[in-house]
Amino acid sequence: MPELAEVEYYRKQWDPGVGKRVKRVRLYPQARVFRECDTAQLEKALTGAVLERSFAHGKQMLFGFSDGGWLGIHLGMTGKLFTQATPYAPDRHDHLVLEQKACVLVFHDTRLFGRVRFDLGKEPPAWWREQAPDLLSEAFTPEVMQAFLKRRARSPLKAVLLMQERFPGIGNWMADEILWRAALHPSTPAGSLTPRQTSKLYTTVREVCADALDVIGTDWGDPPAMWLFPHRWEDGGHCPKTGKALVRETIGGRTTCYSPARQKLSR
DNA sequence: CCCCATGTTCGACA
DNA sequence: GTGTCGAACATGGG
Repeated sequence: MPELAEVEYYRKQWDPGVGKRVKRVRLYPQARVFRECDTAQLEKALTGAVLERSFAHGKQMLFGFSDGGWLGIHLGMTGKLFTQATPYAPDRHDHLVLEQKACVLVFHDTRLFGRVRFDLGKEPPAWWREQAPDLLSEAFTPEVMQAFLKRRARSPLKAVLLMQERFPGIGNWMADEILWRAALHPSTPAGSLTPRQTSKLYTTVREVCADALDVIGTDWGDPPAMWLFPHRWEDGGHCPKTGKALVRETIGGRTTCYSPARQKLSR
């Protein structure tokens, strides 16, 4: 599930543990989610450490601990974070459990496409600092977006919006929502937009990020019926703007839902 | 049994 | 370097 707003939602699920000490770390080193992680180092460093703060950036999360421990988590396709009261009996898909006095902080992932990293240092690790600017930040400018579209001129917009190196946090549903709101066909070559379309795309990217954070990032509310989101997987779904049928096809390697009546391929 | 899945990465190839 | 495609990862739901 997790895209930008879902990641922010999950980040907050560990808030009850902020300011509290980790008494014991439980993990299963053979789990695929630890493929880039020194689990022995993680276990040693986090046992007795205090969770001080957390950050979300695109689809990545970073948890900062006392004594310079940095726990990075990517949720993959099915990952989630939650908090439970102690005592807690781990489920087979719980891969990392940080036990505190009052509660446990759990990373759970059935499909194991998620990823855990661990670094030590005064500053957040390089992989975190080197991420592309947040889409709602000052640094994500129309010029930055335009330059990227130009470099990917022949790729379909759908594929380009999914590139985390420029659009951190955008996933399949957000990309479809953006293109639908901006009335752009998902197959449109990224380099073929008019200045007006480019400008519309830019404002829509930011609008969808902000809306998603408001509705989902806060308390996982239901997306309004006027969005594409609630209609995209319905069989025989209809476009909330035109009332016409939605279609699904594979574009940029992913199932894409759009409204042909609204999103036309100009040539 | 079949197909599909809100993600990422890698290799082959044009 | 760009772009496309398919496979792989692993599990569960319909």
